[in-house]
Amino acid sequence: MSGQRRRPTVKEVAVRAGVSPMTVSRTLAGGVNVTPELQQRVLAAVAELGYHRDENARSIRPGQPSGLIGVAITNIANPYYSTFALGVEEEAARTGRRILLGNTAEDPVREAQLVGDFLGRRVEGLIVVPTGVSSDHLEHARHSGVPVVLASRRVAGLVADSVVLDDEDGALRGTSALLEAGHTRIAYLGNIRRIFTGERRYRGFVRAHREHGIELDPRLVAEGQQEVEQAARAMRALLELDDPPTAVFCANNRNTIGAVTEIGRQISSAGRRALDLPELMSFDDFELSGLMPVPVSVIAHDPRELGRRAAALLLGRLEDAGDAAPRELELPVTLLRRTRRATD
Amino acid sequence: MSGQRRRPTVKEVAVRAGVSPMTVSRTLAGGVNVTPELQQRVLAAVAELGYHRDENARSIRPGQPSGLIGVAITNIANPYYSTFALGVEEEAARTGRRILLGNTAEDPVREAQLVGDFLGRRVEGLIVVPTGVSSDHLEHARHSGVPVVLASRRVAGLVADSVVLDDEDGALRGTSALLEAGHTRIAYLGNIRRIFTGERRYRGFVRAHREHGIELDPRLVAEGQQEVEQAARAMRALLELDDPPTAVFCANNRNTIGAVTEIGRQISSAGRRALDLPELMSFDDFELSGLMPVPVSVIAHDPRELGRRAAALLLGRLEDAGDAAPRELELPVTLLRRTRRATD
DNA sequence: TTCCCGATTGATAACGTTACCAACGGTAGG
DNA sequence: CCTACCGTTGGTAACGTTATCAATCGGGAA
Repeated sequence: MSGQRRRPTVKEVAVRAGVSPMTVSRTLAGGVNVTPELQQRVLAAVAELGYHRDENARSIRPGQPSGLIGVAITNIANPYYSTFALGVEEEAARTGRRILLGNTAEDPVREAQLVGDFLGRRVEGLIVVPTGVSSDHLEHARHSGVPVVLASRRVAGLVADSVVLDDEDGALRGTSALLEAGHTRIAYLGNIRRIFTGERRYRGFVRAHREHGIELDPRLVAEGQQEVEQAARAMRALLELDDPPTAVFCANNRNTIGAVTEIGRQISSAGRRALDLPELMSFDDFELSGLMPVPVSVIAHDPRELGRRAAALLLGRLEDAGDAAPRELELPVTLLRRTRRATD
Repeated sequence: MSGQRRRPTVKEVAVRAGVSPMTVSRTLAGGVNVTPELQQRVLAAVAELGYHRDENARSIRPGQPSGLIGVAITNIANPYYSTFALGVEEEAARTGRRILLGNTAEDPVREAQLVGDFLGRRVEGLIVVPTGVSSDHLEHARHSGVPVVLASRRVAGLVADSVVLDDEDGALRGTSALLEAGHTRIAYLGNIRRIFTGERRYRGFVRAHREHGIELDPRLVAEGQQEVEQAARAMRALLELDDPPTAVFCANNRNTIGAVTEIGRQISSAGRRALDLPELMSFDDFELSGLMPVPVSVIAHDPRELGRRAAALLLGRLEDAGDAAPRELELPVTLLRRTRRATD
């Protein structure tokens, strides 16, 4: 009973409007050199039949862009990356392009598959948060004329535009602020070191210690937590040390949320007082960060802007068709310091 | 110097491998009835040239699906929807399909444009969180043989598969829990009523009052807040009433975050005590909801599962090619009650 | 009036792919 | 030894679109 009707084609629209397919095509392309009257007839036929130009068929003609941007992200559900995706989508939509979205789940193999698939769909460009150290698939994309923009992380040896945060500076300033407030035992919760941001943020953390002449206790460094629950467990281990940290540097929002979660458990289940628990320094802001039981300072930035910038870099490449040198943007971060109130 | 080289085609691969294009095509399609030796030659040529089958060209042949699912969401940056999108992506990826993602920003016009564009790209199906009351564009999609699955919200008069939450039941149980705890002045912070979920959740809120014989003060009802800051302002207005509410029902996570934000401000800036501020009931769970300065009970559910279910419904349609009656799923919600601790 | 030019319209071919059918070669059964 | 059949391979055409070129028409200038 319902439709299941085949989609109409230019030909059918042409018949309905009593013109040739070319006139339909021209009308839909803007209507240059087409009599207004014919244009009207065509548009009427289009409306009656519910015709939609087949963009896929269109894109196989030489010189016709597909209007697609491939976006490969490590974790869409992470608010940081979803906000990033929003920024990309906004910019892409402004030029009438759509985004093909894929989740890599931090898996380099999946990433390579995704990129391959995206190339098969003739994306005009790629925006990737790279997960691995290998860049063969990205190199290959670039090599076949598809520009690549790296976001949030770079890949060693790959020549490509990129937008990242000033990770080391943020970590340096955040850690320094803690050290200058008198903390001498600061723990570190972060990503695996082989991840770009993990490496850079850890470097800032270490450098702050060195510059302040404070020795870093290796037992206070916990790396490799990707998920909230892992981070919470790492936090508990830290709190159970004989000489626990008085502050914790969390290198990304997953680790921060995990740390705060554990702090909440300590307060509600173990009956500990917030005053006795370490304060936090979080790389990545998050909603309600100002309302936590212990002070959570944040190294804030704007993931939406990061997405917009990445898209802008890519769109720039598409217009200039440029062989220009790769542009490497490094966006600044803002330190927002929160301390215990006097009444605590 | 770099590539910018045209992408290789089947023909070029065929020449390189010394076979016909058909043999290449067959090999890539699984290799039935192709000598292993030739397959090897073809695969070698594919690898050498970095060939990727053009999925767009492929999809114009009759009967060839595009492998694309169109997803239109109201706000990607909202954790609820981004987690939903993750669920959809996971399911789609399991069948080798990709998702085209568009943000509608609660704008029915943008939604219609998006759907039109998606149809033009020959998506196999659509998953939409509808923003408006009009369903012409969706009706049209369905009519041209593209199945539509509505998620989170339904559209009156549109025959389509859908997955929504048990909004009224959740709101009813949440509000009832507050009423049974002795609250008589419960405020409501929510969406515009014309939005599906807004209507249903408000109905549950009202019904709970009626069932408990408690009269509802219209001055305690604030609707239409879409963004966190708007919700915070509405919350402040409520707190400034002569007879402020002792509890607030927040109909979605944006309103909850706004309410909590304002509560935080009252505590830190206005010097008020948490004890004197209303407790909250939040439709939608959110990270760290257990650590707020006032108790935040939540009506929890699983947006990822919602996404998976929506995708599963769609994929089902694609396989059965079914004219079966529309399936309307309503996922249950879980009430997680939090109250003030004795020591407060 | 004639001629030329520009505007308008349509026919043809090509984009990259694969379904379909024809052709080929080898093998097993008579 | 011949025939039928199967497995393998390639040629052709078509999918929906638009660039290109040819054709037609009308109007203005000489």
